Amino acid sequence: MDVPAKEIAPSRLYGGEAPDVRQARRRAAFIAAGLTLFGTVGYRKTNMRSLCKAAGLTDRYFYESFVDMEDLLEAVYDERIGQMQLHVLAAINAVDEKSDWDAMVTAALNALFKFVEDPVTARVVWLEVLGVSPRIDQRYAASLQFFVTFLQQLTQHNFPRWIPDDTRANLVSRAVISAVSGSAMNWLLSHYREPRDEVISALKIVFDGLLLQAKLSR
Amino acid sequence: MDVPAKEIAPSRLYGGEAPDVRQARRRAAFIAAGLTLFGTVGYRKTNMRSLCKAAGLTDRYFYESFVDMEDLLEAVYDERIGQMQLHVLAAINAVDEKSDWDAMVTAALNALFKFVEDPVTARVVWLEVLGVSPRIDQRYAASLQFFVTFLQQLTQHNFPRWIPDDTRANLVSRAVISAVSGSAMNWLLSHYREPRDEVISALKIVFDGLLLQAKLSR
DNA sequence: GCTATCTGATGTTGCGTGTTGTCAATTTAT
DNA sequence: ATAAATTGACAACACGCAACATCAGATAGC
Repeated sequence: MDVPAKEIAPSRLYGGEAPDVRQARRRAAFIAAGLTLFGTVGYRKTNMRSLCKAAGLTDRYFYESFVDMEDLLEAVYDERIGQMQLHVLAAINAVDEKSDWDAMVTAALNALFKFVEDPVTARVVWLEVLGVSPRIDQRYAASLQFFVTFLQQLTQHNFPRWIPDDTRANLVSRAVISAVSGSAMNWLLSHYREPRDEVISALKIVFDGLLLQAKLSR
Repeated sequence: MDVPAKEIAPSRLYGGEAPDVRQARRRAAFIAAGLTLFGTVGYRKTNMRSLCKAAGLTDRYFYESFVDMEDLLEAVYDERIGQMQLHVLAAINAVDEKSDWDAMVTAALNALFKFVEDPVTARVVWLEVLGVSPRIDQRYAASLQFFVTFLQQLTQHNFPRWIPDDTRANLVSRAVISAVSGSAMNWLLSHYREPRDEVISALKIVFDGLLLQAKLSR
């Protein structure tokens, strides 16, 4: 007895790495393996054995970082959506003329569809996460809402007299983002049949229609 | 030996019903039970036992009409999408003035969103079918494509000089249908937070933007 | 070198599920 | 009434899988 609670002392180098570095590396390995498997064979057909084999680790280290498969799916989704948001925002910020609406839309759509062009990422983001669980569904909705509010604030800032009502402006933004997201999904499902620029051009026609109305309002 | 192949002779009344009527009734029972379960507990959490219990039949009759659960999901999806298409087309045809674009759009959106208002149907159509299998994914794409080509032909007929290129017209229609579908999905995921008319009004703004450009083209 | 820690591999258990089979009860037709 | 067909309830099997346990080898610190 009188064991001094040794569970709190996991600190030692191994392979030249500190414990937290090793854990982070293993976690990243599972996220990478999860992305690959979820995006190829699919989430619901991925089991523990093949996942651990793909990650090059055993299940013990899986439970070290995740509670179950759904938890990993959430992490994979967060990572991909986070990267997507980063790239799109960076592309928008790279536009010099902040008032050049058309240039901003083009930059954002180009950045987004470059992501869609990766079938593994696109499959996870647009096909695999839906209907898994209410929690994941809400996360999907939240990640869409990020782009929705961004677009809403952008339009309300540039065209303050057009659709002053917040609820309606939010719904219109939702419709537009849905057009973008749905076009991306359809593009994926059609195995990228049309060239990317064609899909983007079609979307810009939708944007142009709204821009036309917005300009008429001031 | 010399058994005269009795497998081809299933004909007798039972409960006052002919064999094919009974089979059709059982098949319909499974489709109804599948819709209920897929739309509440979810497709992947529905198992054989609970399904048969909900249908009030035994598993033998399940395999009589379907090869597996995915086959049933496909049947349920087809039934719901078929009804949806029927109601939307009927609403459009009920519009007197065939040239009244706004009235047709309003009628179609009203008919569609009345379907979305049923959370069981909406969950199956928008959340449960995606990512189940490549075949189901393609069916999802096909059912969207139905509305896409319909809208495309409608616009190309009313505004023949606007977007004469077929591919581009198809992509623009895809974007618009995606806006509608995505708005419906978001409405479902938000638990119908906004009133239905608000969602429809927002979508009509998107339609108005395209109508504006179309009118300018002639 | 010796010990504690870390890692990788493999085994084991238990549960849920799809699927098939069996058997008695019910109903129809002759 | 008797036989054949239909139906329903339930048992039994086989399979895959997640989750946990065990054990030997490798590595770092003293």
